[in-house]
Amino acid sequence: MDAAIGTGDADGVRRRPGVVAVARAAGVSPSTVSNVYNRPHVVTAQLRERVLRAASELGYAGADPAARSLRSGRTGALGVVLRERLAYSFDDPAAVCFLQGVSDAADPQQLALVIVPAYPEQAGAFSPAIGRAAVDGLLLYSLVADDPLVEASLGRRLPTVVIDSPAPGDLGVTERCGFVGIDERAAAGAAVTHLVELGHRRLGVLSLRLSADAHAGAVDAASQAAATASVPRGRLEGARRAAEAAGIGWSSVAVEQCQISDVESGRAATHALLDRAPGTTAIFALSDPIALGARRAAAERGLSVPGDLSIVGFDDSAPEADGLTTIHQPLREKGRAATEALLRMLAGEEGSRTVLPTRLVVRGSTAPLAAA
Amino acid sequence: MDAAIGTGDADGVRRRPGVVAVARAAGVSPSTVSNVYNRPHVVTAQLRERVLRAASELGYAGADPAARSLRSGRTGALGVVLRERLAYSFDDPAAVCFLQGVSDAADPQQLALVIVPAYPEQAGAFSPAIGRAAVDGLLLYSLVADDPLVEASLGRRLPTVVIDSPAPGDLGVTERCGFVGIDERAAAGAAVTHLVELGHRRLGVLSLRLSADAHAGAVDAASQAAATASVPRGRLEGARRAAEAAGIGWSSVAVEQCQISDVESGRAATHALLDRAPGTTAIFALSDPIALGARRAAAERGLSVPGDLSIVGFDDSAPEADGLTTIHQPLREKGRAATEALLRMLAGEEGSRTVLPTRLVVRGSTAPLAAA
DNA sequence: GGTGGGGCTTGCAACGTTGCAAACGGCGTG
DNA sequence: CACGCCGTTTGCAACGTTGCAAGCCCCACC
Repeated sequence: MDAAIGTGDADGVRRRPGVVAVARAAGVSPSTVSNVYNRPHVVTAQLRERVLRAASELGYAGADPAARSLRSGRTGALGVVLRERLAYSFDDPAAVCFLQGVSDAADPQQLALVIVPAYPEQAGAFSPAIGRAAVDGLLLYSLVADDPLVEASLGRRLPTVVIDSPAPGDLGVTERCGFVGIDERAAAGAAVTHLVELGHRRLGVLSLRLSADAHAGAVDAASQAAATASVPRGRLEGARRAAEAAGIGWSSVAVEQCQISDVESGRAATHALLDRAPGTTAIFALSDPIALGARRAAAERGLSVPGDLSIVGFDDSAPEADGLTTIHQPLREKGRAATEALLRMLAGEEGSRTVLPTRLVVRGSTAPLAAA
Repeated sequence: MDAAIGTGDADGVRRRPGVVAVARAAGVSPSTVSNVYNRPHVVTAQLRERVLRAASELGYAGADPAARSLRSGRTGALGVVLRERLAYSFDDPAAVCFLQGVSDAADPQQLALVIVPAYPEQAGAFSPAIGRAAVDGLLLYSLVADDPLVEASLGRRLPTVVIDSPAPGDLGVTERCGFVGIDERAAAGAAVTHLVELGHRRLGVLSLRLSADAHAGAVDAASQAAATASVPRGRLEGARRAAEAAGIGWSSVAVEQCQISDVESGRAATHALLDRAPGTTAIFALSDPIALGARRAAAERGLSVPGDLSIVGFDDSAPEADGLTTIHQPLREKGRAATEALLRMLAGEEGSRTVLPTRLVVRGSTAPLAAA
């Protein structure tokens, strides 16, 4: 009697068959089995069929992915690192849009997408999942420069493309990373200039988190200067320049920070901001969900939008029907561009830097300052 | 002089360091390095620190995922197989909702999610990506029973949970798969009964694809009987029973098939259906996007909804503001339940079967039949 | 002082695959 | 008839890690 079929165990435990078992069953060498799957043309049709028959009899469905990538050094997957919980990320329309763009570029290559979990609750703690993900390259989406995830990701020494943040030059981000983003300063400047041109002088800004450990509340000059999140930092700087160019002192502008980018967070921050600076007539929110929260808060206070309060959002991620004046940025294109840059790096090219265009989209949430 | 640091090559090519290189640098054995990372408590604090220092000097950031999973048999990732292009999947609110539920359950375990690409254009062709994905288990989302993807997925012999379709009992789906779904017949029955109770007698149905190779157009009894997609098959059957229970012959009900579940597809199908059966006063759409397309088509024909035409959707996936009467199903919960079932299978339990509840949600798109 | 035990560390082997170069055999040509 | 070439097949080794059992050393106890 022959040895047990399948890579038998001393215990007689039957494991899943491998190339060796198939080879034995087909009466060929393991190399030939490998060839049948990986270079079909180099094998005789007859032999190929014999091997495939043996494989299907044994229930062998192709090489084990782990063994294959150990040996070949390729996994056929791209990793996407999103700062928030996966569940939250799928809630964020901007993130979903970005992922669509990633898919646009990854699908044709038959590359899988690995969404790597990274709790915010675990900021500070070592994130093991990121080191365990079997991927050929990494897409880092809007991380904060001092986030330990950045170090953990970069430590993998994989081809990496950073989206939006940390900006090139931020600590830890090597020259070798690719980068895709927008001109945050210019975009924010356009938003504020729009408000100023409508006659507004008493501005408020609803910011995103300025650092990994930041919490909601008023933002002073010191914490603005210390911001490690390059996206809000750049936008605040652009807003400041535009305000000052219009003769509005930045110290007169109330800046409030939101913990995360969602409607509720924006609503709470708006109440805080308007309590603190009651005369505010225009608000620049650094994301659309936050802007929608601002609109809701305004309604709760009996303020009409845009009659009493003008609001500008950012991203243009909300469905158009929401009538929000906002800064449009090509989110899907961003995902596509980032993925294409990563694919080029996988092919051996250098990491590239891409800055995508933005534009102000005027809808119904802003209006000229009403004569007081 | 010592041998090259790092797993040197004869060519002097410096590769990424592995446990062996770190062990050599720290003057310990590879096993100890492995222990430092995998069982820190079993190693002396002093030795641990020495090893970690050597590791960081060499730029070693932990075990290679491929080698680790080859050796350990675990990948730390769950695969999600969606039939459509990734980009399209992220467009589908129901799919995104489902993925959120998956994340809810996968996040706490620090499991990554691998979204496996599977073009519809490649239906029929062997999908290599599915065999290459390094995952511990598979979630099959709404596949059609005769889809080659089902065979490719099941061939992996991994713990698998099927969502919605193929239903248990469909060809190829083994007893060992877990299953999570709803009672399609009852749900569809509730929708049709609602319309009938409003007095409607001339019904139309906008169906989803009945098989992998189906194309848009009128559906006759034969193709209904031959449907390999268990979701629309079950719903059509439920609709038929409810109609017949109300004394409406199923042959009088126009059934139109949509290629995919989106607004445009629903719009086109509605025009076709109303051209064919002009007297129709109520439409049951098997998904919300299709229902929204029906509403748009109605508007284009000058029909008021619900005045001239009542519409019921399915899923309750559209934002509530859309005012659609629909069948609610707990999509997010579905993702969560499926993932939890998969986790239990990974822990050695049997595959389970879960049927989640649905309910009719009456909003503004249905109304009593207007007196003619 | 000898022996037993416990806590650390290590050697070995195997996880399943594939690239490479060598071996093989058949056929056409000189 | 011999040689050489080409198309196929094969043997070998290594990819990097980790579980296991054995070995080591030191301390405590008798």
